[in-house]
Amino acid sequence: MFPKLDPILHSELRLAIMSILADVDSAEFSYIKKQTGATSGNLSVQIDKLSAAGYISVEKGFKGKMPCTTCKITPAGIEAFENYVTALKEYISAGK
Amino acid sequence: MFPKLDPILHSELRLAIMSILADVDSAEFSYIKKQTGATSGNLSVQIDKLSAAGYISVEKGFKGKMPCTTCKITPAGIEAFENYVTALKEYISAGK
DNA sequence: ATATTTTAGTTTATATTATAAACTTATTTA
DNA sequence: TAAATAAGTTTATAATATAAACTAAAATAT
Repeated sequence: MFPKLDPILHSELRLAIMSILADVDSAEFSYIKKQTGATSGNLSVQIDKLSAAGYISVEKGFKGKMPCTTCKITPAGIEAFENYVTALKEYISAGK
Repeated sequence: MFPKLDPILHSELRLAIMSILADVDSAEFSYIKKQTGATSGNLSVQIDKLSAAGYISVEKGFKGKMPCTTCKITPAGIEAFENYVTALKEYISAGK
């Protein structure tokens, strides 16, 4: 039987965000925006969802005088990401 | 940059259907239903979408006297599935 | 000095999607 | 022959993703 895929992670943009955050200590909103090519609005919404799920922590501060939002993956986020990858492999390991 | 994920395949149930069909010559509606645990309605809709995309072919016949729908992955479906898996790996290879 | 553009986002509206519930039609079985 | 099961389809609803519109402040140009 196919395992359930975490709906928070089974989303193109949220998965991209998590993928970025899994590789760095932390990343700024504008960096993630550039890397993913997402619009600000979409990114803002999806960051909120990941944050609400406890998968990332979000800190709103300033960089000089400009506002600057910094995101960081949490231990729960790392675990969820790993579980998602494991589950997904059940689906995509077919055909070979 | 993250590659675009084929929206037809980036769906839990449709991906499960494709995963099953990638491994067998063909499969009946009821077999897919049992393997995926999906409801008939949902399965019917998603099979239609995969069929409309040209990723599977659907044959409606009879098994004895009962109607029997048989699904088969197409070459285009195999290719799309492979491309999806390749694209997805860009996302999930992070964190290690 | 003030008008314009850019940065850094948030909120809201829309369009799409997934999903299940309700329905159809025929077939076994009691 | 009445009830239950099989094999789906259609339709309605709820959730989702996405972009458009908006806010507010800072940097830059006039």
